Amino acid sequence: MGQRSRATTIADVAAHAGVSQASVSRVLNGRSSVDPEIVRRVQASIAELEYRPSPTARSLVNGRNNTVAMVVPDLENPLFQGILKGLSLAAARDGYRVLVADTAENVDDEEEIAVEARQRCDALVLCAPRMPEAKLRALVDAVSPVVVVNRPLPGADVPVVGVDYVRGIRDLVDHLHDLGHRRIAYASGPPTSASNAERRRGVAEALAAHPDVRIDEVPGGSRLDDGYAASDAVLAAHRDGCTAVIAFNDLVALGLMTRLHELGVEVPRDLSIAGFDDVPMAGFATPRLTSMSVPRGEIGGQVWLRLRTLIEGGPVEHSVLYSPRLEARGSTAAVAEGVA
Amino acid sequence: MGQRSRATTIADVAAHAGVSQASVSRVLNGRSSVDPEIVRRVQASIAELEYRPSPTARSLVNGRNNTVAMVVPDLENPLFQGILKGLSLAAARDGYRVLVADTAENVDDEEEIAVEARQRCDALVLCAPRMPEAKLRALVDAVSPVVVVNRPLPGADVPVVGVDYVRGIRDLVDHLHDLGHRRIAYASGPPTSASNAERRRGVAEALAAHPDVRIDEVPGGSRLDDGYAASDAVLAAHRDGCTAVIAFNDLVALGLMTRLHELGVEVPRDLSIAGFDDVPMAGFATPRLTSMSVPRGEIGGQVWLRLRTLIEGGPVEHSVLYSPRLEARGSTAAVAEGVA
DNA sequence: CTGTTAGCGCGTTCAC
DNA sequence: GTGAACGCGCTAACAG
Repeated sequence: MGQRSRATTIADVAAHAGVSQASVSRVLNGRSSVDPEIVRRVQASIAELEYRPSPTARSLVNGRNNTVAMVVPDLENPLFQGILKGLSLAAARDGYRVLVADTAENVDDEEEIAVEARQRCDALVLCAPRMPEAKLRALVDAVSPVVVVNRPLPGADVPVVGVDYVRGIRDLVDHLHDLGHRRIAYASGPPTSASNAERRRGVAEALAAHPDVRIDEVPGGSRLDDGYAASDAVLAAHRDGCTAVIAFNDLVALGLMTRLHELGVEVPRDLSIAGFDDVPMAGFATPRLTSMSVPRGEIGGQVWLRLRTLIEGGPVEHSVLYSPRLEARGSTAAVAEGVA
Repeated sequence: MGQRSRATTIADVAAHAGVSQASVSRVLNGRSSVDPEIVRRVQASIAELEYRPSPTARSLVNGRNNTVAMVVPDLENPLFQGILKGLSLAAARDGYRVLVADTAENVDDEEEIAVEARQRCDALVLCAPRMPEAKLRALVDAVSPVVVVNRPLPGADVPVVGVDYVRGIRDLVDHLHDLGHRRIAYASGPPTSASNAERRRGVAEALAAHPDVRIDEVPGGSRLDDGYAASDAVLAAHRDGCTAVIAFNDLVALGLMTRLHELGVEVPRDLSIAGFDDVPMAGFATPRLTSMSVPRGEIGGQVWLRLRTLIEGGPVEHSVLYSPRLEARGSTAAVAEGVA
């Protein structure tokens, strides 16, 4: 690594400056006090030789990489992108870089990838929404220090940074209820997804809070085409009396809206639609998509804070759950008179 | 790195198996032939002690990280995401991981970030669409081995993997011309963006090829809100006779379509709109957005191929330019009778 | 085929 | 305040 052929080393600098390697190392790290004259000479030599210390050698002796790894199921998911970006920027301010490991949705490889990635880095960020909980708990112990993103892990000795999907769904149902909706369809996410389970809990709690509401679950998915394909099931629910749809996320909602438009179903007149995540496109859909906003970048920042503490040997800091914020837009509207 | 307290080292394994470190190293790397009995003992010890070799120590002695860095201006850009994903998956198959460095659109920091990232890795991928060309040429020499993404660098000793924006725009103009459009507006991208310059060259060539066509440039941008905000300029061009718009990319096109819809301008009846990149959402817009498709994942794969060759000491392989493919959809249509 | 030795480049004790 | 020497964990020479 470093330069192409024989990289200049600390020994070269020492020789050039007529001092010992130790002194060079000292001025490099600002350790203890060094004679100003030596400092000057060393710095001059460093500049002249264009010396750059080897991060690898430093890593070996320091036992630290200044690198953290982030394991994600799919780098193209807008949610993970935002978190990665937030993490990357926050870590950079402390001289850390982020290694990405995309598991390509392959749950079976996740564990091995995580362990391998952790091996190369000082800490790990785990986004593994579909990993069985027991497996995740075991893994988390094996790869410490680690921070888990976006799924609850009660009792585990790990900071979790995530989104309060339960509350988000409840707030969304409240919103629809206020608009007069009493029959709602939930276009669910991937069956094994932890955040889908959380959303379903939200649905259950909402039902308990609103005895006059009924919520039917229809198969959804997590991507645009899943939403597009869910139109049949959604329309069946609509014929059955549903006046609003909550989609697993914005992509599903957007795909669904596209298909509904093609079929001549007008949103929100015939059917209200709401998504989740508030991706950039949500505010630009036609009609603008009502969604629950999630602070992706800030989640990444909070992940870094906890990671840094752990790396420095600090305590396992508190987990944190962000409450999604309702972004009420044009895709949800009051139920037509006489239908409610 | 490695385990939490004192990681078990190769020496522990050697002692446990009653052999020398060299032998352990040999079975670990499958080097030369080792007595089957020793192999068995060593493997048993490795398993029992749960030994994992230190990547850092290996890096130091091998002079290799098995890591490459990718520098991007904005991790949230769908184009770079797709490339990153393709690169990450391809590299993983060869045991390499990718380090990301987001420059947050800060052109002034790009050089330093690139050098620092390169220092930690075996090679570099550079996405720097706004860096002045002279600076980029100098940088490219300093961080070799390196592959440049998505901007031409004629004569430089670097593989470039990119998109033929010139041809893409020409094909797009051909498409619009076939539909009868003679007055077209180009909603341009960031002024300093290299790919915007390429697109403008495409516009110029298209004009030369179609003397009967006129193309006006209006300020666009690169994001959804830029497109939304460009509606005034676009409408002015429309009043002036333009019947079609080519946007810098799909985000601009989508943002523009949103605003036009709000203003009651019907696409494509009143105005045809085309984008570039064919992001996933393009096929789900209303109307579906005509776009030039770009193989993001494959670009990442090609980047890796060239990177790997370079890392292994191979020659600078040929650059490659992908021709975008026209995805003609509903947002572009024939000019109304009598208007052409 | 195996063990011993010598570094990779750097930080850090120790004496001076 | 400074330098010599050792070690981080591993691989690659070289002997045996």
